[in-house]
Amino acid sequence: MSKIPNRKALGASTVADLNSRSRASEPERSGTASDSDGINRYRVDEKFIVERIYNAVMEHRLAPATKLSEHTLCATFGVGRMRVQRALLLLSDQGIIDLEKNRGAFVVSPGPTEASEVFEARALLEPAIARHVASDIGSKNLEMLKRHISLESEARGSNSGADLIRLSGEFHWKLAQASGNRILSRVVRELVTKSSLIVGLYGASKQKVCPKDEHLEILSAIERCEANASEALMIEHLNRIREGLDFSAPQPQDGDLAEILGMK
Amino acid sequence: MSKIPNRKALGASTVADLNSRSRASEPERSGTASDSDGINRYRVDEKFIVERIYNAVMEHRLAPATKLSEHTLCATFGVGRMRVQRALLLLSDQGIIDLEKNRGAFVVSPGPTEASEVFEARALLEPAIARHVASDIGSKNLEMLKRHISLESEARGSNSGADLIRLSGEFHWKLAQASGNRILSRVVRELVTKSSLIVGLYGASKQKVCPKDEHLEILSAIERCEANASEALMIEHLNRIREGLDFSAPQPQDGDLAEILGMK
DNA sequence: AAAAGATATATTGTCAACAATAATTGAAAA
DNA sequence: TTTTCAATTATTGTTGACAATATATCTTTT
Repeated sequence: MSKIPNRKALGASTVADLNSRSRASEPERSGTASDSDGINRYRVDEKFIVERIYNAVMEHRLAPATKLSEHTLCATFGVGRMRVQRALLLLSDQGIIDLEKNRGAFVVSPGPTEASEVFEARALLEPAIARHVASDIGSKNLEMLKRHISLESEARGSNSGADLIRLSGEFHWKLAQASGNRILSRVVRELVTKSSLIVGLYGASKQKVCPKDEHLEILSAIERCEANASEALMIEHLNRIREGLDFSAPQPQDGDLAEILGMK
Repeated sequence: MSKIPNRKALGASTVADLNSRSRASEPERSGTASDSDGINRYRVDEKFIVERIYNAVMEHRLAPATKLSEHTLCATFGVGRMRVQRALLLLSDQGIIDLEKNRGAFVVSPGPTEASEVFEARALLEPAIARHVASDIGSKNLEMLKRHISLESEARGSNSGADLIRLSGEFHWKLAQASGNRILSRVVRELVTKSSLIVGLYGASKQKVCPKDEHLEILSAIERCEANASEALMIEHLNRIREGLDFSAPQPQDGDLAEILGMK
């Protein structure tokens, strides 16, 4: 492989494959375009790429320390290097990847210290958010969350592990969205995404990490406008997740980016 | 003015001027270099530029809706467009500027809705942080905060308005830093910076916005390890700030970037 | 004089070539 | 065979040119 095929179309299957993985909550595309080849191309911007990598991390398809080479990402998304570089810059600013000078971008591999920072922050934020949402939730948001939970149990039923992991995390994000505060929801999303990495590194069993009906319990309390209960349930829920982790023994990880992104 | 003087050195006075403005809490430089001209040049990276603009916003030198043109920033910092573009991307991701396609970057001008989101988020976060810090603060952090407060009263005494405004905000940031949680401190910083913009837009009197001894009171409560009192004081403090705002009447703003950055 | 349109200018968006650095390979020596 | 060093290759960092778009200026028309 000699030169980077800048902006070259890539096999439809590749792109389609990538797209299909997370259909349950697809990010908005910046626009669409198709051309005479019959290949659908998406006009992809930084935000889109960031979104995609977020999802891949959430689904444990991108393991900590995986290298994200510009070349691969360019090919995967069919964009030039600039786009990829800028997306990587954003991801690094959000603490999802480490950007090492002249070496490249690597999915962060949070040590025990950073991992507990993440859960500390969540423990501080999310119960308060749950309380806040309980005090005033619109019917639209309530339905949105109910739909989401039914997606979760669906995924649990059909044993689609990756989906379940992602959806589990997304519940917390969407709950924050229901607060109507965009700042908070952005922060929670970042935290949840990192949590997903942490669970991949230190998670013992998957059962513990995605407790069965807890999201529903929380939402019920919210629906009944019981602020205290909502807060308490959220605290317990987060504790339960944290208990499912063992910070002394990081799980070994194998990551082949090309395979993960469905390119082989 | 015909071409952008890419990477050209600019008058020492200009750079020095920019640097001198916020000597009280200078961001780290990525490295220093001087050459035969006798002019000191700083190797400036995105982080540095972001930091600088953060400070300018904090000190109310950059008013909402001010345009940050690439050309001006390139000249101001003596870097190429790439650096500036990346810095702007980061700032926009952090919600400090709006990036309008083909039009440029503008300091955000938060409407009443976004403004209350900011204070809502602060009300959620900062009391909890105060409580947390009160339960366990190291002597190093305690001293750091005390020093900071003495800087504040110094600025208050010498009537250096810009410094006082910035220092006032920075107290909240440094308090978050004392929590030892880098995620939280990043978020708080973002919120505080935006608050500064908001105060500039909707602030009635400066007295109200920088209440005199409240920071000291909060810190004292923390030093006495009184978690409840710390939390309560922080709540009151934030309320007081919010009360000093009038969301119905945005203050008119005049902003000439070149002048603000000391280039005329 | 005011409004509308056309031309010119300035600003941002994008790209592709080049430079700098790190990783890899292969050859030579121990 | 293993180690060390040099040369090669691959990857990232940076730059300057060019394209696309918006803004300003100037002319023309009503």
